[in-house]
Amino acid sequence: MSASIFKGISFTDDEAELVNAHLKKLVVPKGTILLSADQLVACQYYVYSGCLRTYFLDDSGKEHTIQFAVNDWWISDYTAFFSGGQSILHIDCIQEAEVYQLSRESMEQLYGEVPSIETFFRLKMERFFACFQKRILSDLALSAKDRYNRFVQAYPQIEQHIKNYHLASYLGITTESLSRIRKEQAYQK
Amino acid sequence: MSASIFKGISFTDDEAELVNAHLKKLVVPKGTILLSADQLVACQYYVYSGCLRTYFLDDSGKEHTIQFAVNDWWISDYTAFFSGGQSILHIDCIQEAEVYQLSRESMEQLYGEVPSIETFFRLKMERFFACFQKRILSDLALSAKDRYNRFVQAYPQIEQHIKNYHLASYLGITTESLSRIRKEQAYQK
DNA sequence: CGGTCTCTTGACGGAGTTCAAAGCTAGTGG
DNA sequence: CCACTAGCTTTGAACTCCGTCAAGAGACCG
Repeated sequence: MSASIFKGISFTDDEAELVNAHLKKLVVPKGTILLSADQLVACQYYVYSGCLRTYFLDDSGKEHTIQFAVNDWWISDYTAFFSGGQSILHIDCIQEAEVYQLSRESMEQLYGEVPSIETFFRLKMERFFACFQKRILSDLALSAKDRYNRFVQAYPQIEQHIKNYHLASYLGITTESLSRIRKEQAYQK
Repeated sequence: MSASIFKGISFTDDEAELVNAHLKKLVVPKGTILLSADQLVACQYYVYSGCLRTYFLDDSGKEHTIQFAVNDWWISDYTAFFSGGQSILHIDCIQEAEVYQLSRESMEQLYGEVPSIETFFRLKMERFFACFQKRILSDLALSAKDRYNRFVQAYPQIEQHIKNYHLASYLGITTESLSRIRKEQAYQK
């Protein structure tokens, strides 16, 4: 498994075995909550199939989606995962998923045993960082309609997996507004 | 200098010297553009005094501020800095500043020579990442008024340095709206 | 002083929200 | 295989927050 998860790294046989020993495969049914707020975050997850998401639940009970993860993405409440503090995000399963779990502890250990793993995750985080920045810019600079169009263009494979209200909570609008945007876009084709 | 920039790391004398050799001190006058869009990003900057910011210039000519940096912050167009691609952000100087420049090249070299530096930057980036996430949540979950209040509470030392129109472009509102929010807040005290 | 940059104020308009109701769709059990 | 229900999406009408445009008032600097 390690070979396909850590694409781009070439392991020796020994290294591959070390890595595999730390990965735990989970089959996650739709609707499962993998993490709730106010917990310690021990793991991150590699998504092989299906779809997970992280969201924030605000004081008024509204959900705000931070990230979707489909095939070949990693997901966790990274802010808490890194700091060792309590989670503020929830992780739930939107579509039955096959994931591989990797604990913080295992990571630290692997950093020592297989140095290329540390580089792999540094690069992952750098790309993740870029995604976040792009999103902040979208939120600041674009209208709801433009944010929607950009999303479906950038992530068609995610749109297939999710409900409209999930997408609305990601775009920062109501389901009603999203519905109207979609209607309008349909006419323009 | 390296001792105060890399607080928390204890260097040997040799290491400190290696690090200092890579840092270049700059005194930056107010109004200077340290980086424009569509360039290669060779450096990041440690701010010792004064104030810099990064912003995005959208198609309609509007500025969207991504980050302010005052004493003890680092700043760059990190998305481009990491990927090696072209910058999309501008960096300008809001208040005459004393900064220390560190090039990508120097960093790579230091990673080899002084291993604790790599850990230092990994932690820096993890904290940076958390800031970005907090901001996405603010934008999604809070009204303009609440975002303003949260900002002045979280970063009073930044508010001192910047104009209202800088803050407005960070909060994602117009200067007029910010003016009205401030007026309203004044009554409530 | 005079000019430019910055902030404030007012009137109006528009994008998106809220609330309520109706129309779909998909999954479940008889 | 159909019927029912619960979950999801659409639609409409009223409302709200914030943006736009325009004008005026301060503040700062040569």
